[in-house]
Amino acid sequence: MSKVARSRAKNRSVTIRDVARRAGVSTATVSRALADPERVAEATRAAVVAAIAEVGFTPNASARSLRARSTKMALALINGIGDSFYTAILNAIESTLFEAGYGLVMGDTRGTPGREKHYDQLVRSGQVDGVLLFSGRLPQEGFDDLSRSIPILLVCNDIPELEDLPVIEVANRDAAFEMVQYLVSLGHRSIGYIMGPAANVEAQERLRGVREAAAACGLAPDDLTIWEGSFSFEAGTAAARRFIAMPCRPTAVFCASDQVAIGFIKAIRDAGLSVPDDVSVAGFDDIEYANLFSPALTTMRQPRAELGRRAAQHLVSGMSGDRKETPQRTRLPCTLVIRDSVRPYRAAATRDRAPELKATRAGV
Amino acid sequence: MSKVARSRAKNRSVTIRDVARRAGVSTATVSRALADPERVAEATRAAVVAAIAEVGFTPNASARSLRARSTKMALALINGIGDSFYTAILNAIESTLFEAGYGLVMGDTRGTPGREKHYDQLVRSGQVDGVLLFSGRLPQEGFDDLSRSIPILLVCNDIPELEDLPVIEVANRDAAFEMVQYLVSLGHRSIGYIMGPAANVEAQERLRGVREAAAACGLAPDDLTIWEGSFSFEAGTAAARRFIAMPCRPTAVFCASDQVAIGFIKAIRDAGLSVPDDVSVAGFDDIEYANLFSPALTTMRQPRAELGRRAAQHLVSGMSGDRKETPQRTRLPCTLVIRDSVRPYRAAATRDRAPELKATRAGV
DNA sequence: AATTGCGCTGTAAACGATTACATTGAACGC
DNA sequence: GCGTTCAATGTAATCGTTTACAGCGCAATT
Repeated sequence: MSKVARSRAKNRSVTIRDVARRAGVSTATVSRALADPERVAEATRAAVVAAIAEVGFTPNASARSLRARSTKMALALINGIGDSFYTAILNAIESTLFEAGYGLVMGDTRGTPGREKHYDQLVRSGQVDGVLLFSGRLPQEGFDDLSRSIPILLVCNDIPELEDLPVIEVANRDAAFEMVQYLVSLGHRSIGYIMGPAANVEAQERLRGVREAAAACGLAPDDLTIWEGSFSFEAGTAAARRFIAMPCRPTAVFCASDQVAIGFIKAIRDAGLSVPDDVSVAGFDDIEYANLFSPALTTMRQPRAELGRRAAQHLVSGMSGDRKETPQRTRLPCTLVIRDSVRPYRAAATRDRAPELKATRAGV
Repeated sequence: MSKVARSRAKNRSVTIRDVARRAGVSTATVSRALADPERVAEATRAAVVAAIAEVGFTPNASARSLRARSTKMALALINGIGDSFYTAILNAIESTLFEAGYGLVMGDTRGTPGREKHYDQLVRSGQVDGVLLFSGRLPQEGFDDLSRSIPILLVCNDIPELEDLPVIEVANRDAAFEMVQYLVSLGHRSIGYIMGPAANVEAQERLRGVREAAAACGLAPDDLTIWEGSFSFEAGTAAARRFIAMPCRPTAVFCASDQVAIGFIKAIRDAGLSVPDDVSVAGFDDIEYANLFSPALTTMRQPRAELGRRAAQHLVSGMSGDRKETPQRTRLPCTLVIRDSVRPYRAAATRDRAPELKATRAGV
């Protein structure tokens, strides 16, 4: 206890100067012994490492950053950290950044200008070497200058105003196209689509995919029912209410996210309908629980780990000075994951006579 | 384009000196005008802010940190960022830290010594002002000195070797006690418990609660079946296999986490049994999907947002120099969330003929 | 009129590392 | 024996801020 108090009083940290004194060399030599050991005699190098161990020295990061003009940190800016969709991406990002010697700072704008301004200052103050913009944004003002002085990358976050920024995302149009194609291939010809927020570019791209697939498969415009919403559970329940009220309901509903799909299915079920017996439901994302849900969700898997890995790699190459303009836009393909929430249209028709019919698909 | 190239070449940043020159004052005055405007004449203050706006100045964080010996950053160290259990906690932490003017650095040890060492260096280098140790650990060596020089807080992570560190966690014993008491109150007298990793102190505490509740409710030691495992989905499926093989099965199973419960239920169901008809299952945590799962999970809710908020508050008060020793151990209460996966024993008894089997068991 | 006090500001020394430049001494070639 | 070279090291400037200390007017006090 007295030991604690004593240590607390002494606040001076052990610096490179202490090491130098201890090893009987100059600070420059100590620094060199650490930075590139080749440039220093073996004997002195040994003396330096011994001295470091003896005095317990760790180079001060602020001093180093100040001199080197680099903090070896990257910022991931999100609007809503709480959304577990991002965890797998962030996981891969941390991993890749770590490998490259970078740390990860997390920020959440929560869509408020105050917070956006704050994080803007954070990066302008040089506290990070690069930025990954997820759903988070930065203030418009002076953004161009900022993005010229530090690498900024959009991840799953296609902001139209920021045309000239590199983007890493998923092939949204193609993914939606494929899903609709799949549904049609199972015999569904009346399809509902719960799109995300209308303002969201990714949602727009998916909608485009849905429309193009419908056209390509020979569906009439009336065969497609579009509900606007968001990516949330509630958007699913809201759409379900409208779905139930329809006189002629679609036989399959494609949702903009797994959350939406789960909300939709829950509400459908509460109304006494069954999935997939009465209606097939497909999701998007393949979140952690898509497979655990009942019925296990048929969905479009976003390669989240790969997304994170690629984003981090791209950012790292930017931060380490590789200013060669790598491809401005990377679109990773999604993969269709077939589980139990979607069923061929004909099977649905025979539902009443075959109650014991069990899904032939098993989850993982 | 040429503009881009030009900007890139010019690397010198705008400093406080530029502002000083522009405003016709000294750097000290500029600094004061920002730090506490009271100490500077109104006219000069105005001139300074004007100059700042004109030259576009943001104070350099590294220089400031170097001088102030504080980075205004905190590290959250986790073993497995990918686990979505933490997202709600981290969400609250980011929020609280932000309010107090601190940023959040995320680290993942992944249980490897190399990474632990790395993050140890990170905090020793002064890159952060405080540390929240979740499941992540730091190397034993020199830890005492470290924890004396910088606030470190354990969150939901009771490490026995680190007795004198402040801890914020959940009242694990009480929560487990309450759950078992609840199950018994519904008539269950043969209860299974899938505990977490045996080495985990939190799991041990919960086990203690289970045992004490069983004793308090007058259950015999044989009425309790304990399976060791982890907090994962797989631990649930593994336990389910053993459960199914039992001649006289418990009528209720309490799981160390919702993940475990979901795994258990899935496996139980695949074997043709039903929850809660054949067996009641309770979880722990109340993760995001506990309510979406079918059947909706009866579980013990960990107050994750509150946990994060309190942890961050405690850490902030430590980082801002409040060295008054606040309570070393904070235990927040959990709340029982009753949903559909647990059912009274008697209700199960009316189901069909199977209960007779259990009735004899209960008669023991 | 001299002294004191005070509000405002400038000068310069930190903070702790990196690194350009200078210096030393030994080896080597002639 | 003397310049040349080169490896190894030291000296000191630098990164951009904060802040202790000091100075300078000007008003108020004696």
